[in-house]
Amino acid sequence: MDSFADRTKRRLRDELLDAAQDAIETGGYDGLRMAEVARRTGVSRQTVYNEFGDKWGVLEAVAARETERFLLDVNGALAEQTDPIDGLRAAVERALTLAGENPLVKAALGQPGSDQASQLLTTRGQQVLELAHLRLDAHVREHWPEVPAEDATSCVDVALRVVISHIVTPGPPPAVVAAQLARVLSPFLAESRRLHV
Amino acid sequence: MDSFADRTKRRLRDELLDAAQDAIETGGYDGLRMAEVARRTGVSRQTVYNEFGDKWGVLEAVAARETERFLLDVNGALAEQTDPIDGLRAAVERALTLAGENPLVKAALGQPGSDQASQLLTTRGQQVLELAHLRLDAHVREHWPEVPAEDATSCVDVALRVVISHIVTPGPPPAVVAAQLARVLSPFLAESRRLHV
DNA sequence: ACACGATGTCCGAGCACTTGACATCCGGAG
DNA sequence: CTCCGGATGTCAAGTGCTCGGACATCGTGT
Repeated sequence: MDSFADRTKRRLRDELLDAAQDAIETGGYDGLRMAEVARRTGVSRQTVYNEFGDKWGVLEAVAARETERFLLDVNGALAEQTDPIDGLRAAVERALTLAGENPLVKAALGQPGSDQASQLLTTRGQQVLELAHLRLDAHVREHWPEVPAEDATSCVDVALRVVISHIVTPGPPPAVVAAQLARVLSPFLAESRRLHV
Repeated sequence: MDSFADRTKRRLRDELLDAAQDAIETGGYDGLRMAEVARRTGVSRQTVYNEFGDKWGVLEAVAARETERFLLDVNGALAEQTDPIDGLRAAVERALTLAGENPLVKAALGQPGSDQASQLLTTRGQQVLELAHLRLDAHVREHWPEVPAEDATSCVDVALRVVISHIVTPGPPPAVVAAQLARVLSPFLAESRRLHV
């Protein structure tokens, strides 16, 4: 089930991602060197290719892992509130605040040599978006029993895309955006709940 | 130098030793099952044999690792004192106290199915003894510059064997034994220092 | 035009772990 | 007493992953 080999495999992947993430945060996507990731982990260059396919695969994997961690935190904020609207606002605010501080996000959007990396959240953003949607949706369906599943999904859908947009193209402070989004979606959720038996 | 493979190898050995030590502390040497160690670590039985040769090899390896840890602590106590005699007494007391609390020692000496394991500290005690001697001697030569190396070695030699004897066959409380031993060896060290230019 | 560094691919060798079978020994049950 | 189950220890073949080196390709700066 969970053999030593399995654990070793996971650890290898994780250490490779650590090295890669560190490199990206330091020098952007262009500053990421496959050979450097291999060297830092104490492994051959070929092994990195075996694990991730190519350089873009490395970036995706780093992004996926960071997204998971990110969502753990956001879902935590969401869970602290009982009312869906409050949860929504809290989650949005937390997400935007975290994103603003996140070194990887900063490197992907700000760094000079990261034109490609920024596509992770824009033109090539399906992966991150789907992952986020998956986690949020599951969490919301579980914590909002009074909201019909389909409507909850719609709500997550809209909010998620707005939040990502604000990450890519920052606007007002997190709290303001969160309040605005909560007010806009509030009627929808209220009606949804009212019609729900 | 420190490749991922190296770290993995060390980790494997360490996890095997964890499993083995746990088994020994629970059921004594007889209760230690090679197949169980393998299963718990998530590895094939053969791998355990590759690593340690045979069951006795496992026991020796467990003992060696525990001895190293043990001596780190004892050497720490020894280093806290500036005067050799004080250091000697502190180290002896610490060693006897630790041994009295140590689950592995208790299992090796007390457990019903551990007649063989007890030999680690008696008839087959060379390994542990040499290891302990090595560590203590190096530490003492470094911290007792005013004592001739040869005399320091003799002192360690005697004290070590007395301590092990007291572990195997407990007598008075640690503090008493420590004081006694310090008093007995004190004149030797004093004279040694006096003759030393 | 050319050298350089980086990505990506291919392949042969090596190494460690796995798997299964086997011999042996011992203690308990029938 | 005999037999069986469980444990240790050994062996050989199979397998997967990594390594190391060679190679083609491409973009950059000299």
